[in-house]
Amino acid sequence: MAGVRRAKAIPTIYDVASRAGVSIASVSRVLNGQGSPKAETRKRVLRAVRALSFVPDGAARALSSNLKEVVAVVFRRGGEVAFEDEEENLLFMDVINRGIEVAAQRRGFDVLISSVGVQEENVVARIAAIAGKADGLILHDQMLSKIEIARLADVVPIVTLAGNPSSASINVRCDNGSGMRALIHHLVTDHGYRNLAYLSGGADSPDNLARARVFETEAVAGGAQIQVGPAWQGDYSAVGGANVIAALLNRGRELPRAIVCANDQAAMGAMYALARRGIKVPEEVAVTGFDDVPVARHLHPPLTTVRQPIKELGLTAFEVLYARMGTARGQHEVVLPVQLIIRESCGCAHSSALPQASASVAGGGT
Amino acid sequence: MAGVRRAKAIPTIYDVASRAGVSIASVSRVLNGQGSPKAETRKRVLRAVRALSFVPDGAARALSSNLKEVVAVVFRRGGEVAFEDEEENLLFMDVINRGIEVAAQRRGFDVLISSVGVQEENVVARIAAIAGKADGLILHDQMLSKIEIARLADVVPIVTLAGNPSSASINVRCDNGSGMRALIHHLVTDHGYRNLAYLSGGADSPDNLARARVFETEAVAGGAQIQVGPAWQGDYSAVGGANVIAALLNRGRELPRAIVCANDQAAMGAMYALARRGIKVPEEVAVTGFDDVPVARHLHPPLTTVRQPIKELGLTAFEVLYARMGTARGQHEVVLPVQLIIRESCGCAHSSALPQASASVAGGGT
DNA sequence: CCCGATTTAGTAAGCGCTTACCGGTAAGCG
DNA sequence: CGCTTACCGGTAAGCGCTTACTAAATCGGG
Repeated sequence: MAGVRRAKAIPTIYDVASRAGVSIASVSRVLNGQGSPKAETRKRVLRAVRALSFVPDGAARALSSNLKEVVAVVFRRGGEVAFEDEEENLLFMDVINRGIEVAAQRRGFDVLISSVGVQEENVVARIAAIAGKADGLILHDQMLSKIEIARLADVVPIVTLAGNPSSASINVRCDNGSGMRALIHHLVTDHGYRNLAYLSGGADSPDNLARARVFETEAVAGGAQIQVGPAWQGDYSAVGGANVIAALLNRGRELPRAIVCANDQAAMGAMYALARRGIKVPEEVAVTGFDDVPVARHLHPPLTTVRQPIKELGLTAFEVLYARMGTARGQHEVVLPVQLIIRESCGCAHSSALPQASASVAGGGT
Repeated sequence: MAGVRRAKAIPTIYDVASRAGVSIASVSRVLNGQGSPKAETRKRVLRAVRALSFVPDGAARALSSNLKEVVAVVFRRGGEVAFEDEEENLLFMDVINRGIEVAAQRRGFDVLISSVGVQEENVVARIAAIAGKADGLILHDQMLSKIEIARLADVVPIVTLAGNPSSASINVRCDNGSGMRALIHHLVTDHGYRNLAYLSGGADSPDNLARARVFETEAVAGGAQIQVGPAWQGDYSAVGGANVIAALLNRGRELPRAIVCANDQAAMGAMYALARRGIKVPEEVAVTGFDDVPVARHLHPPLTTVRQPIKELGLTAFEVLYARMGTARGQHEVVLPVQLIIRESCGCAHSSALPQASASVAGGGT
């Protein structure tokens, strides 16, 4: 914690008031459009404000009015970034953040961005500090346990993205189930692949769990063989995906006909690892993603994936949070529809999209 | 009690103090590591803090300690986004922001992000409001006049990115001159192109002006013909670049042998427009960029450009601002070195980089 | 054992703003 | 022309925290 101070005295509302020859209350009223100041008063105040370049202090306003007009967004930063596609492109999170920003803007809020290092020591304290600077908190990734979230939720309303719904917070996610169902159906029924694997994402991610579960059910129901288990455990990153494939290949394991990846980044990594060994996608092994991040269509081959309405996710997260800031509570989970995007990595020759959507809102309110 | 539910009272430092049986001063001291509280006191305070899930209010802290630990970053949003490469990739600004975020983190600051709509009505008021919420301000683009900056600078220290240095603020930019010089040298001397045009960027951009000036001087000095003027006026965007080329072509104008674009985005647009007309780059017309945004290398052909240390720009912006928050003043301009990146859009067959750097710090003290 | 030197802890004064409350003045009305 | 009704504007009480300043407690040394 560094100590930083400004030297030059910056004008306060008192300076404005005395220069305009009115009281601080009048200044405040003019500036905030409260009450009905006389034209004369108004004019004098505004003149003084301009003369002094007065800018009201946000902290004082916030303290006094109990509203900071700030939402904080916290996400996990860093880790190894070995793939330039991953480093250089707008990823899932970036797009979500952009959505949040847009929505916040509309409500006159600003967004306080804060990333937390992968293995930073005091995550909870860090996040608490950030929470103290905002009116609401949007959490990416699983950085806080359910209990920690509940504790923090006593202080600020919390929205989690692709997390677990809880009575203390609201979770915003997409419809993993129907997306995965459509994808497997395409792979098994349309392409006739009989042997699939699920390259898993972060082990603690609810999205990953949901996708894995549906993958299994649907593939088996379709009469396909599946490969799952520790050997297929990735972590949502390109490196993770590449490592899984490389390890499998090194151990001489035979690959399935299609690899269903937990997200697009993992798919990028998998395709990279496959390419390195000279294995052709999709001729020898089909690969699919999930998310439809912007680069997905530019991969070679273009990635078949399940599109999440990413920006919407951000917009929704903010709106839900905003609503929560006003009223006591509402639903605890918001689910956005997804769409299967068929490109070439699944074995199809040309791009096309099979519409496949579904929407629902779940959770109980009191 | 029916009707509107009041928000649950969140615990304050008083609650913690009374639960721990100490004074608020002690609580504050324990929490901030000031003074030397007895182990017993410390323990009781921490216990109470945990029991109540106490999180100190950022606004109150900020007001009291005169430090918000927040820097605001303001940039221009929106406009037409007709090119997906532009929409989907991390652009110049995004990378800078990431740099700012990283640097801020290191100093325990958070970043308040705020975009301003292209033709939003009350830009100055908006920015002032944001300034009130932060300890310092980083401004992208030219959104404020010199006078407006000077006024705001009385309230918070300001750093502009690629703006104009002024006595009230600090400007951080890259070394346009040497970058452009190296680029023109490559085009004229190495490739022997005798006819060049400069596809200009935003007319009010100091970077653009500097690049244009050096382009002219160097090209002429190298004995090449140049095309400049209103017909070549772009606006740093891909659409702008594409429009310039399209308009020229529509009027049947003959294109120069090489088009030097003000930045990579304009180059993207130019190459797109050229490709639409079946004009081959670089065989018929060479195209170069400036910035070296991440996608630059993935364009077809890979873009020859001048690399700015983009992330560094962000890091530097924050560090300079941070320094300014402490001390009264220092230099008014910081210039970072650039590097010519030769890929294929200039006519070279393979990628390679000619090291070409320079660094300097200009501006007056006191 | 008592007194001054050290710690440790409490009291209270703001930080700059919003707003409830109230007094004064002007306008409305009988 | 006196009194009620509006209407403005001023006074002052916080918002939750940090931090001088001061009081109490602890510890040594003579």
